[in-house]
Amino acid sequence: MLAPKTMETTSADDGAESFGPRQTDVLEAALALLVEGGDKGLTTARLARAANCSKESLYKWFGDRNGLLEAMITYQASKVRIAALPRVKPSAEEFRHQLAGFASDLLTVLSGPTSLALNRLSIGEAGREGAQLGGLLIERGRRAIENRAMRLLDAGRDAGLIAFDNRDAAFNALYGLIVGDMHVRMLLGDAVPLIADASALDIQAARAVDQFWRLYGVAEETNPNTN
Amino acid sequence: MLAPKTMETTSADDGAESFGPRQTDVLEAALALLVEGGDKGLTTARLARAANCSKESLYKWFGDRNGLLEAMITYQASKVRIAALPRVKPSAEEFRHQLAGFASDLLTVLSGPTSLALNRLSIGEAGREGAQLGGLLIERGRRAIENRAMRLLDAGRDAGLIAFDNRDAAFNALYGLIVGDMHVRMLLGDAVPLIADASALDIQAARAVDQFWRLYGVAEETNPNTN
DNA sequence: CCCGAACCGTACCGTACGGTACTTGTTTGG
DNA sequence: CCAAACAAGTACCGTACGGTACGGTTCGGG
Repeated sequence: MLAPKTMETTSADDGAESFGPRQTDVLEAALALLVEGGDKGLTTARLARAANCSKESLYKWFGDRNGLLEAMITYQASKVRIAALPRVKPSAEEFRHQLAGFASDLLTVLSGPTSLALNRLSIGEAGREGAQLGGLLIERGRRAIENRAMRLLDAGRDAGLIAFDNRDAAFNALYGLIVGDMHVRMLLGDAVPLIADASALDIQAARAVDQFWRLYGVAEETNPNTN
Repeated sequence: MLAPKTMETTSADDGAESFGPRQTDVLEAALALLVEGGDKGLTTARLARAANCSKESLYKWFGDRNGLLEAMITYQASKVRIAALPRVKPSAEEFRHQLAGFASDLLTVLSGPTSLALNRLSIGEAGREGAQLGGLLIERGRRAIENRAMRLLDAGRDAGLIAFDNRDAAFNALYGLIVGDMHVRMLLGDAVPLIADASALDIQAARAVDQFWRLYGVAEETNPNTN
């Protein structure tokens, strides 16, 4: 997900927040620690030891622990980019393929261990006063997904392939059909079988796209065949 | 419906693990602390002070902190019951109404502050070794929702109103259409507008049911009365 | 050759938490 | 009426964490 540099969204520092190679290594180590041990597994002392740096350097580079966590989110977001899709009007086949690609990518990203770890971290910190990690994750993660989906929906409508009068509702349906409750289940630590192997994942993606198509496609199929 | 409670600490059904009135008060205070301050807001000392009990009693009653958290989940789950729906074959109107009730209840439950706090807690603890809170929450929370939805789907199929050959897929579609990504967004601390007022919530529920009906309904829905 | 900046490693500090022990009421049942 | 159980309140302990300070080392430039 995510394209940090090209976001125009207000508020605060970000700007050109790129990290040097040393910081990059540290952030990689921090993400590894977070994936392995969760929130409590990522302590400054452990990170310093794992990354072969000093705690003092950590505080010099990232300010405090929260700054480190924010940097981890930003860094991880910068690693997962979105391929901009061409602006030409797609055919029905191409569009369905683009939808399937979106669905597959979405499931793959959401089920990634790093994504899960960062989401767990942000969710665990939510509900307190500090709690800007959740907003940051939404800004850098979900926003990009939503943008890609919205562009996809617009492209489909411009090409006369789908129709909707409430774009948010259409996005909600697309997202919900693809993900269902698997994301929360994975966040809770449940071993979701659909994510285990790539084939089941693609099957799920294909079914979601098919269902979405039947809801929003303008094709001639007025025949509600059962699923 | 996922009926709210009539608490009173009755030693009703939930196997063997019912709590006395004193423990109930403590668990209520613990939930309040958790809702207010998140994971770090719930400390044994604070809970003892808030509930006017001693820390020693806490450890006597619940073993350790993890036992307390498990008890909180069990207790909260016991407060949110599911009303068994009648086993008679519903009409199309009745069935749609039942679906809408399920959707509305689901959104209401998921957006409740206590539910969000417990989910945040369990998710934050997931990904470590201990990590049985997530499984417990799935067992006590999601299971009930899934059961109700499955009974609903079976009833609709038995009545010839909907058709499916993959019940899990149908459930996933129903759940996804209702919830979308709102749950995760709320867990991350985002203020989801659809949840703010009940009318928008009902609109969302109605749209989800309508979409589900178009995916899985077998009746020619342009016909008012088909008997 | 020296200087300063960056940085590693480690020791250190204050704090806050989970969990335990003890003391002082308070209930309860025989 | 008394003793045994129970529980509130508090003090206490060990630990682990975030954050800081300091000495030693490397490295590039004058």
